[in-house]
Amino acid sequence: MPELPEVETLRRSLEPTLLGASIDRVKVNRREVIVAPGDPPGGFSRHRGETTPTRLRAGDLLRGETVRQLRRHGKQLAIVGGTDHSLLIHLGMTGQMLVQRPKTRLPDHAHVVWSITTSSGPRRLLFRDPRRFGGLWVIRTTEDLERRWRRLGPDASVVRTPELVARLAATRRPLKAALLDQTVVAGLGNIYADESCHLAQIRPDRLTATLEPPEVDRLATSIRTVLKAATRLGGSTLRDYRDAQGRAGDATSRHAVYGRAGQPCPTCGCPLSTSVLAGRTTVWCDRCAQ
DNA sequence: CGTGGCCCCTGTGGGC
DNA sequence: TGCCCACAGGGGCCAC
Repeated sequence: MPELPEVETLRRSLEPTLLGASIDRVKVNRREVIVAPGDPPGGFSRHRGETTPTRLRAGDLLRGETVRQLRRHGKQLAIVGGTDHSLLIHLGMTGQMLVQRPKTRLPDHAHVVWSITTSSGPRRLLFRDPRRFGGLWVIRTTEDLERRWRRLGPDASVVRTPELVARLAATRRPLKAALLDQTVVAGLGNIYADESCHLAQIRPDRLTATLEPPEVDRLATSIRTVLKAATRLGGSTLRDYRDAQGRAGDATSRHAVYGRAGQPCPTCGCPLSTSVLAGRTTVWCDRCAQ
Protein backbone atom coordinates (compact mmCIF):
# COMPACT_ATOMS: atom_id res chain seq x y z
CA MET A 1 0.00 0.00 0.00
CA PRO A 2 1.84 2.85 1.35
CA GLU A 3 4.12 4.75 -0.93
CA LEU A 4 5.65 8.14 -0.26
CA PRO A 5 2.40 10.20 -0.23
CA GLU A 6 0.76 7.83 2.21
CA VAL A 7 3.77 7.78 4.54
CA GLU A 8 4.06 11.58 4.39
CA THR A 9 0.35 11.90 5.17
CA LEU A 10 0.86 9.56 8.10
CA ARG A 11 3.84 11.59 9.31
CA ARG A 12 1.87 14.82 9.22
CA SER A 13 -1.12 13.27 10.94
CA LEU A 14 1.06 11.86 13.74
CA GLU A 15 2.92 15.10 14.42
CA PRO A 16 0.32 16.99 16.45
CA THR A 17 -0.14 14.00 18.75
CA LEU A 18 3.40 12.73 19.03
CA LEU A 19 5.68 15.77 19.10
CA GLY A 20 6.56 16.36 22.75
CA ALA A 21 4.64 13.31 23.91
CA SER A 22 6.25 11.04 26.46
CA ILE A 23 6.27 7.30 26.05
CA ASP A 24 5.34 5.58 29.26
CA ARG A 25 4.91 1.90 28.45
CA VAL A 26 5.37 -0.43 25.51
CA LYS A 27 3.69 -3.77 24.95
CA VAL A 28 5.17 -6.05 22.30
CA ASN A 29 2.71 -8.66 21.11
CA ARG A 30 4.86 -9.93 18.24
CA ARG A 31 8.62 -9.69 18.53
CA GLU A 32 9.00 -10.83 14.90
CA VAL A 33 7.90 -7.47 13.50
CA ILE A 34 10.87 -5.82 15.20
CA VAL A 35 14.42 -5.90 13.90
CA ALA A 36 17.08 -4.84 16.41
CA PRO A 37 20.85 -4.45 15.96
CA GLY A 38 22.44 -7.92 15.97
CA ASP A 39 19.29 -9.76 14.95
CA PRO A 40 19.66 -12.46 12.31
CA PRO A 41 19.53 -11.04 8.78
CA GLY A 42 16.52 -11.29 6.52
CA GLY A 43 14.22 -8.59 7.81
CA PHE A 44 10.79 -8.73 9.35
CA SER A 45 9.02 -11.99 10.10
CA ARG A 46 12.15 -13.95 9.19
CA HIS A 47 13.71 -14.72 12.56
CA ARG A 48 11.33 -17.39 13.58
CA GLY A 49 11.79 -20.98 14.60
CA GLU A 50 15.46 -21.94 14.66
CA THR A 51 16.89 -18.41 14.88
CA THR A 52 16.48 -16.33 18.02
CA PRO A 53 16.29 -12.54 18.00
CA THR A 54 18.47 -10.56 20.37
CA ARG A 55 17.06 -9.18 23.60
CA LEU A 56 15.63 -5.70 23.35
CA ARG A 57 17.17 -3.05 25.58
CA ALA A 58 15.12 -0.74 27.76
CA GLY A 59 15.06 2.29 25.45
CA ASP A 60 14.83 0.40 22.19
CA LEU A 61 11.14 1.06 21.58
CA LEU A 62 11.42 4.62 22.96
CA ARG A 63 10.12 3.76 26.40
CA GLY A 64 10.92 6.66 28.74
CA GLU A 65 11.65 9.00 25.84
CA THR A 66 10.03 12.22 24.69
CA VAL A 67 9.33 12.39 20.95
CA ARG A 68 11.46 15.11 19.40
CA GLN A 69 10.99 14.67 15.64
CA LEU A 70 9.10 12.77 12.98
CA ARG A 71 11.26 12.25 9.90
CA ARG A 72 10.63 10.53 6.61
CA HIS A 73 12.79 9.31 3.77
CA GLY A 74 11.07 7.57 0.89
CA LYS A 75 8.60 5.14 2.41
CA GLN A 76 10.33 5.01 5.78
CA LEU A 77 9.15 6.96 8.81
CA ALA A 78 11.34 7.64 11.85
CA ILE A 79 10.10 8.60 15.29
CA VAL A 80 13.08 10.27 16.94
CA GLY A 81 13.33 10.37 20.71
CA GLY A 82 15.06 12.88 22.96
CA THR A 83 18.21 10.77 23.32
CA ASP A 84 18.56 10.14 19.57
CA HIS A 85 17.07 6.67 19.79
CA SER A 86 14.75 6.19 16.83
CA LEU A 87 12.04 3.87 15.84
CA LEU A 88 12.16 3.34 12.09
CA ILE A 89 8.86 2.23 10.62
CA HIS A 90 8.20 0.46 7.38
CA LEU A 91 4.55 -0.16 6.60
CA GLY A 92 4.96 -2.88 3.97
CA MET A 93 1.64 -3.50 2.28
CA THR A 94 -0.82 -3.27 5.15
CA GLY A 95 1.00 -1.55 8.01
CA GLN A 96 -0.66 1.21 10.03
CA MET A 97 0.30 3.51 12.88
CA LEU A 98 -2.87 4.45 14.73
CA VAL A 99 -3.57 6.78 17.63
CA GLN A 100 -6.37 5.77 19.97
CA ARG A 101 -7.79 6.83 23.27
CA PRO A 102 -6.95 4.44 26.11
CA LYS A 103 -9.46 1.70 26.80
CA THR A 104 -10.71 1.70 23.22
CA ARG A 105 -11.00 -1.87 22.00
CA LEU A 106 -7.75 -2.94 20.37
CA PRO A 107 -8.10 -3.93 16.71
CA ASP A 108 -6.70 -7.28 15.59
CA HIS A 109 -3.06 -7.51 14.49
CA ALA A 110 -1.94 -4.76 16.88
CA HIS A 111 1.63 -6.05 17.18
CA VAL A 112 3.11 -3.23 19.28
CA VAL A 113 1.19 -0.87 21.57
CA TRP A 114 2.68 2.24 23.19
CA SER A 115 1.02 4.03 26.09
CA ILE A 116 1.83 7.72 25.77
CA THR A 117 1.07 11.03 27.41
CA THR A 118 0.30 13.85 25.00
CA SER A 119 -0.64 17.49 25.47
CA SER A 120 -4.25 16.35 25.07
CA GLY A 121 -3.93 13.62 27.66
CA PRO A 122 -3.19 9.90 27.61
CA ARG A 123 -3.30 8.07 24.29
CA ARG A 124 -2.34 4.78 22.77
CA LEU A 125 -0.17 4.47 19.68
CA LEU A 126 -0.24 1.17 17.88
CA PHE A 127 1.53 -0.57 15.07
CA ARG A 128 -0.95 -2.79 13.26
CA ASP A 129 -0.12 -4.91 10.23
CA PRO A 130 -2.25 -7.88 9.16
CA ARG A 131 0.14 -9.22 6.53
CA ARG A 132 3.28 -8.48 8.53
CA PHE A 133 5.32 -7.43 5.51
CA GLY A 134 6.10 -4.27 7.41
CA GLY A 135 7.83 -3.80 10.71
CA LEU A 136 10.00 -1.70 12.99
CA TRP A 137 13.75 -1.23 13.07
CA VAL A 138 15.43 -0.31 16.33
CA ILE A 139 17.87 2.55 15.65
CA ARG A 140 20.14 3.60 18.50
CA THR A 141 21.77 6.73 17.08
CA THR A 142 20.96 9.45 14.57
CA GLU A 143 24.14 8.49 12.79
CA ASP A 144 22.75 4.97 12.26
CA LEU A 145 19.52 6.38 10.91
CA GLU A 146 21.27 8.65 8.45
CA ARG A 147 23.71 5.95 7.38
CA ARG A 148 20.77 3.70 6.62
CA TRP A 149 19.01 6.41 4.62
CA ARG A 150 22.17 7.21 2.66
CA ARG A 151 22.02 3.68 1.28
CA LEU A 152 18.70 4.60 -0.35
CA GLY A 153 18.28 6.88 -3.35
CA PRO A 154 17.20 10.50 -3.00
CA ASP A 155 13.73 11.12 -1.65
CA ALA A 156 11.40 10.98 -4.65
CA SER A 157 9.42 14.07 -3.64
CA VAL A 158 12.47 16.28 -4.20
CA VAL A 159 14.48 14.27 -6.75
CA ARG A 160 16.45 16.45 -9.18
CA THR A 161 17.15 15.74 -12.83
CA PRO A 162 20.96 15.39 -12.64
CA GLU A 163 20.78 12.83 -9.87
CA LEU A 164 18.09 10.84 -11.67
CA VAL A 165 20.10 10.96 -14.89
CA ALA A 166 23.14 9.60 -13.09
CA ARG A 167 21.28 6.85 -11.28
CA LEU A 168 19.34 5.68 -14.33
CA ALA A 169 22.50 5.67 -16.42
CA ALA A 170 24.18 3.43 -13.85
CA THR A 171 21.74 0.56 -14.37
CA ARG A 172 20.48 -1.51 -17.30
CA ARG A 173 16.90 -2.59 -16.90
CA PRO A 174 13.37 -1.50 -17.71
CA LEU A 175 12.47 1.91 -16.28
CA LYS A 176 9.70 0.43 -14.13
CA ALA A 177 12.17 -1.91 -12.41
CA ALA A 178 14.55 0.98 -11.73
CA LEU A 179 11.82 3.24 -10.33
CA LEU A 180 10.71 0.53 -7.90
CA ASP A 181 14.29 0.07 -6.66
CA GLN A 182 14.54 2.18 -3.51
CA THR A 183 18.30 2.57 -3.96
CA VAL A 184 17.67 4.39 -7.24
CA VAL A 185 15.00 6.75 -5.93
CA ALA A 186 13.20 6.34 -2.61
CA GLY A 187 9.44 6.47 -2.28
CA LEU A 188 7.87 5.17 -5.48
CA GLY A 189 5.82 1.99 -5.49
CA ASN A 190 3.58 0.35 -8.04
CA ILE A 191 0.95 3.10 -8.20
CA TYR A 192 3.12 6.18 -8.47
CA ALA A 193 5.77 4.57 -10.68
CA ASP A 194 3.09 4.01 -13.33
CA GLU A 195 1.48 7.40 -12.74
CA SER A 196 4.85 9.15 -13.08
CA CYS A 197 5.69 7.33 -16.32
CA HIS A 198 2.29 8.25 -17.73
CA LEU A 199 2.62 11.94 -16.90
CA ALA A 200 6.12 11.96 -18.38
CA GLN A 201 4.83 10.09 -21.46
CA ILE A 202 7.49 7.41 -21.21
CA ARG A 203 6.80 3.70 -21.58
CA PRO A 204 7.66 1.82 -18.37
CA ASP A 205 9.32 -0.95 -20.38
CA ARG A 206 11.92 1.37 -21.91
CA LEU A 207 15.45 0.39 -20.94
CA THR A 208 16.94 3.10 -18.73
CA ALA A 209 19.96 3.40 -21.00
CA THR A 210 17.76 4.48 -23.93
CA LEU A 211 16.29 7.49 -22.12
CA GLU A 212 17.25 10.89 -23.54
CA PRO A 213 18.14 13.71 -21.13
CA PRO A 214 14.91 15.65 -21.88
CA GLU A 215 12.93 12.52 -21.06
CA VAL A 216 14.63 12.07 -17.69
CA ASP A 217 14.04 15.74 -16.99
CA ARG A 218 10.32 15.23 -17.72
CA LEU A 219 10.36 12.14 -15.54
CA ALA A 220 11.88 13.93 -12.54
CA THR A 221 9.33 16.73 -12.86
CA SER A 222 6.49 14.22 -13.23
CA ILE A 223 7.54 12.23 -10.18
CA ARG A 224 7.53 15.36 -8.02
CA THR A 225 4.21 16.54 -9.47
CA VAL A 226 2.46 13.19 -9.04
CA LEU A 227 3.67 12.77 -5.46
CA LYS A 228 2.81 16.32 -4.47
CA ALA A 229 -0.72 16.01 -5.87
CA ALA A 230 -1.30 12.67 -4.12
CA THR A 231 0.05 13.98 -0.82
CA ARG A 232 -2.24 16.99 -1.00
CA LEU A 233 -5.17 14.56 -1.23
CA GLY A 234 -3.98 12.53 1.74
CA GLY A 235 -2.64 9.61 -0.30
CA SER A 236 -4.36 6.66 -1.96
CA THR A 237 -6.52 4.24 -0.03
CA LEU A 238 -7.09 1.07 -2.01
CA ARG A 239 -8.08 -0.92 1.02
CA ASP A 240 -5.91 -0.76 4.13
CA TYR A 241 -4.21 2.58 4.14
CA ARG A 242 -5.28 4.95 6.90
CA ASP A 243 -3.61 7.94 8.55
CA ALA A 244 -3.01 8.05 12.30
CA GLN A 245 -6.63 9.01 12.95
CA GLY A 246 -7.94 6.23 10.74
CA ARG A 247 -8.86 8.49 7.81
CA ALA A 248 -8.68 7.17 4.24
CA GLY A 249 -6.92 9.09 1.44
CA ASP A 250 -8.66 10.63 -1.58
CA ALA A 251 -6.01 10.25 -4.28
CA THR A 252 -7.32 6.91 -5.53
CA SER A 253 -9.96 8.41 -7.82
CA ARG A 254 -7.28 10.56 -9.45
CA HIS A 255 -5.16 7.73 -10.78
CA ALA A 256 -4.77 8.11 -14.53
CA VAL A 257 -3.52 4.60 -15.25
CA TYR A 258 -3.09 2.52 -12.08
CA GLY A 259 -5.95 0.04 -11.79
CA ARG A 260 -7.43 1.15 -15.12
CA ALA A 261 -6.14 -1.45 -17.57
CA GLY A 262 -8.43 -1.69 -20.61
CA GLN A 263 -10.22 1.54 -19.77
CA PRO A 264 -9.80 4.60 -21.97
CA CYS A 265 -6.68 6.67 -21.38
CA PRO A 266 -7.77 9.93 -19.71
CA THR A 267 -5.44 11.81 -22.04
CA CYS A 268 -6.18 10.33 -25.46
CA GLY A 269 -9.02 7.85 -24.99
CA CYS A 270 -7.34 4.78 -26.39
CA PRO A 271 -7.53 1.64 -24.19
CA LEU A 272 -4.77 1.37 -21.59
CA SER A 273 -2.33 -1.52 -21.99
CA THR A 274 -1.14 -3.80 -19.22
CA SER A 275 1.53 -6.40 -18.61
CA VAL A 276 3.72 -7.64 -15.79
CA LEU A 277 7.02 -5.81 -15.44
CA ALA A 278 9.52 -6.36 -12.64
CA GLY A 279 6.97 -8.76 -11.20
CA ARG A 280 4.31 -6.09 -10.83
CA THR A 281 1.15 -5.33 -12.79
CA THR A 282 1.97 -2.34 -14.97
CA VAL A 283 -0.41 -0.08 -16.89
CA TRP A 284 0.44 2.49 -19.55
CA CYS A 285 -0.95 4.18 -22.65
CA ASP A 286 0.53 2.86 -25.87
CA ARG A 287 -0.38 6.01 -27.77
CA CYS A 288 0.68 8.69 -25.26
CA ALA A 289 3.93 7.10 -24.11
CA GLN A 290 7.07 6.77 -26.24
C1' DC B 1 25.14 -7.13 -12.72
C1' DG B 2 20.21 -8.18 -13.84
C1' DT B 3 16.13 -11.05 -13.81
C1' DG B 4 12.71 -14.30 -12.69
C1' DG B 5 10.83 -17.05 -9.34
C1' DC B 6 9.73 -18.03 -4.87
C1' DC B 7 8.92 -16.70 -0.14
C1' DC B 8 7.17 -14.03 3.74
C1' DC B 9 1.47 -13.17 5.37
C1' DT B 10 -3.83 -12.09 5.58
C1' DG B 11 -7.92 -10.68 3.42
C1' DT B 12 -11.04 -10.05 -0.33
C1' DG B 13 -13.50 -10.58 -4.49
C1' DG B 14 -14.80 -13.30 -8.46
C1' DG B 15 -16.15 -17.59 -10.62
C1' DC B 16 -18.20 -21.88 -10.08
C1' DT C 1 -23.56 -20.76 1.06
C1' DG C 2 -19.01 -22.70 0.39
C1' DC C 3 -14.69 -23.53 -1.97
C1' DC C 4 -10.77 -22.45 -4.71
C1' DC C 5 -8.00 -19.28 -6.99
C1' DA C 6 -5.91 -14.96 -8.15
C1' DC C 7 -4.44 -10.92 -6.61
C1' DA C 8 -3.08 -6.94 -3.55
C1' DG C 9 0.17 -0.51 -2.21
C1' DG C 10 6.17 -4.15 0.34
C1' DG C 11 10.80 -6.32 0.02
C1' DG C 12 14.56 -10.28 0.63
C1' DC C 13 16.97 -14.10 -1.16
C1' DC C 14 18.59 -17.45 -4.39
C1' DA C 15 19.78 -19.72 -8.71
C1' DC C 16 20.83 -18.75 -13.18
